[in-house]
Amino acid sequence: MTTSQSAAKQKVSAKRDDVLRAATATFLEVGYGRTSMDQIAAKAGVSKATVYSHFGSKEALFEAIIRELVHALVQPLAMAPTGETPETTLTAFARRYVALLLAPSSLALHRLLVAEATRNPDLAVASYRTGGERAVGELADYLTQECAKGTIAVADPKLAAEQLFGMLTGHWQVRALMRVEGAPPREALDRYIADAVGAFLRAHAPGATRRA
Amino acid sequence: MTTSQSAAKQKVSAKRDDVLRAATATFLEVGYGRTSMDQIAAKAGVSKATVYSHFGSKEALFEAIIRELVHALVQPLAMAPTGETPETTLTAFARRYVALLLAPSSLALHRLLVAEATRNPDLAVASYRTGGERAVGELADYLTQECAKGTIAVADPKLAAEQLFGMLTGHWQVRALMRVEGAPPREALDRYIADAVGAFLRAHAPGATRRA
DNA sequence: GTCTATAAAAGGATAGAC
DNA sequence: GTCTATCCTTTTATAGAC
Repeated sequence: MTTSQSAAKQKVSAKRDDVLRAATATFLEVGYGRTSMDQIAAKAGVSKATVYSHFGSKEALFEAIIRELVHALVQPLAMAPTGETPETTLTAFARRYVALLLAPSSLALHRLLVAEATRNPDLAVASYRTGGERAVGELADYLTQECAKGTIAVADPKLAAEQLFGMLTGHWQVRALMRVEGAPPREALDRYIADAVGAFLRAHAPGATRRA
Repeated sequence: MTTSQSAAKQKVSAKRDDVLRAATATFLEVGYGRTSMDQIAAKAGVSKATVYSHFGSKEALFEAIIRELVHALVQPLAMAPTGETPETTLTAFARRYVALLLAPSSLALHRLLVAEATRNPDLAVASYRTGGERAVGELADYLTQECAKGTIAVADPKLAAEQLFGMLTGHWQVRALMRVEGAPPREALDRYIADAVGAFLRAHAPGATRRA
């Protein structure tokens, strides 16, 4: 690709990007049904026909945006395996996970996916595969490694990973999704996370008594 | 109230009930935005004007339905304090809780609340107060009692209750809300619940070593 | 590629007869 | 209380000029 072509493409994409930005913001803010193509066009500073020329329909525009958002959002969750203790590693991972999950943009995306899951199941499923499922897999892999080292005792790593995630979010996620309260103060969150990680490690300590 | 008045009221309420049933089914199935008053009227077998005569607006109809649904749904969660062991009591409670949460009607209601939380925050908050918050409170009260007896060791009952709820639902709820998969088979669910309750009891055993 | 103007349809809500 | 008929607004999508 020559420089002129690249420049041309950049220029061509200028209004397209404006549309994408405007549509993303509006969809996240008020949802699919309450977002009109007129609003998007006005916010982007273009005509409605331009919107339709770049994206064939409202649904196609929506799908493109969701896939991009999910992809971008799940990136920071990669698990960096260090030589630290499980408590240190899990706490660091938990903080990233919770911060990600409770971020306003994540919550808005989550609301959108849940709201449109009935109308567009494929999109919701694909989003969960590249989002939640991947996070569980990463944590499960780490638990398997530590289990082999003998630092923790986990019978079913995937199940244990889901349980830890569940404890970490607790009802914060539900409350946030339903707008019951805003983001919790950082110190409350840290205490919450420390409690969950602590409970998890006690439950899966190598020498823990089997009660089940 | 005399018999004739009661009969009259019943007769009067006949079409009103038809509207309520039709509206409830449609809202739960396709959401607020995609439900039209025409659909409701047609499904109920009445004219649109009749719908408006009983409920002043689409929004008022929606609110009445949601509040009724939440109220009815949270009823079975009352905690019956027995003389059983914590494991038995918690397992029984957990089964009721999970069955309730994963029921199709609950999931549809949850989707609706999350989807409309931005447009109607008050409704979502009120629903959480009489739903999730009450469940947490019941479990926390039970944990406090058992803690006094010395059967378990819990520093913060409300926090522990939320963590157990989180473990119980894990990612099942997310998957179900996003329609990633249907209801899990009963035996898988029972195993999932047993694991969560087991982990909880190990983490909060009276003599457990403090690691945090 | 981008705009203006418009088609075509659907939705919330109400007036007035019975 | 209930119905028919209608108003008015909004919305998706496109035709045609530049």
